[in-house]
Amino acid sequence: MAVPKVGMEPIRRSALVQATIAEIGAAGSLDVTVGQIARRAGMSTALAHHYFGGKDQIFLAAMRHILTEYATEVRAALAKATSHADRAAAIVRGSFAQSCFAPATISAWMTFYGRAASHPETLRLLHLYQRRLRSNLTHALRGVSADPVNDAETMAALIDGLYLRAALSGRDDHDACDAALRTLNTLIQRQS
Amino acid sequence: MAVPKVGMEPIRRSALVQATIAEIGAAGSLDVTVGQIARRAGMSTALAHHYFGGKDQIFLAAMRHILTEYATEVRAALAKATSHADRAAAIVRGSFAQSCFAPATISAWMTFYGRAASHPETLRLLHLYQRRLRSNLTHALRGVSADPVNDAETMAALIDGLYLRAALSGRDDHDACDAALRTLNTLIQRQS
DNA sequence: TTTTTTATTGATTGACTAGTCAGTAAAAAC
DNA sequence: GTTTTTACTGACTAGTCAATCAATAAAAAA
Repeated sequence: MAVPKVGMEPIRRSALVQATIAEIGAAGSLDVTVGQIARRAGMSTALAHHYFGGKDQIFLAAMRHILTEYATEVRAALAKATSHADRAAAIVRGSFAQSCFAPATISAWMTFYGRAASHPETLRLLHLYQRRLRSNLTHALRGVSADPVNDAETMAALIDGLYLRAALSGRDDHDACDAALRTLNTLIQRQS
Repeated sequence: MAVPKVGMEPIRRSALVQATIAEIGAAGSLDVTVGQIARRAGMSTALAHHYFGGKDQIFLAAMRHILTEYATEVRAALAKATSHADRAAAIVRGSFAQSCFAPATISAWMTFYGRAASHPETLRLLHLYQRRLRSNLTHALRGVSADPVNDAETMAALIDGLYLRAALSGRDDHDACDAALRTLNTLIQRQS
């Protein structure tokens, strides 16, 4: 009955990651059992444990996937930026891309924050994201802003804050992006 | 053995709320049992259920308590504000008050965000906080900012974002407050 | 004084869940 | 052609936890 095929590992792992995000989206929280994830991915709980070792590592893999997806979005936006001054705006636009507002992705991000406070490995992953965002912004603002380091910090926090509000209030994603771009312009154009 | 005294309800409820926040702080997450909370509050699980009905309502009461505490902090800061222009700065300072950075409070806020995505009642409470913050800021900025509504939105998001980053990275609370005040000045002083 | 209300708990239940294990079977290595 | 590796699962274990209940007792109301 069981028909094993070789080379299933990457397929199974990917299916589990996708299923995890989907389940988190459906439940709206981390209250998701390994059984639910495995069923959605079309396999037994035992197999899920076999490939990932435990629930924690399944969640961590799902979060890594979301961060990778986000990084891709930002890179795509950056590639389209022509002027040096346009790079900061591109990062903002990438951060508010459609894919970031998929219901399952929003749920995942919220649980991400909730989990980071207690789970060191999750916190490390979140710090990685925060550092990358700040570094990208600092680099983009060098030359166009009077204070690249501080302005990058401000923009990074503003992006997180606006995302949080937009994601949680079901408001228009576009408003949030516009608000961020507006502030970016204000920071750049100020006389100091 | 059991020595019941009248008028215990408010005392018990308050003790349970305090214990809930303490336990969330100790665990760093919502993975806290009613048993742990009840034990810390010095009573049986049955009594906790008796007064609150269920776990959900215990958590909700704890979150309401934290919001009340925060509102008090902001009101205290506002009372000290002299000029009209100083009111916005007061709100910022209140939002980064020492009490907001108590470990248990940080954990509670993080779980608050994580929970809001799945629990409608929790989301409503979070929206209440967001609306109040925005309204306070809009009011404070009227007359001093060229665009009070949009600037209030920006400042509200910035406060949330900076808090998130400060709380999660164990960085100096003061830096975050300074960054927010700096941006507030930039927004006010700009020529448009 | 009897009844009702309020306060309280130990013990229990019923449901759920992460992780394990023994076993089946195909493919690959030797 | 035997052995080892990889793929896979049903059934089970051991533990947890929210919520309930039956019972005790003081205080308040009747």
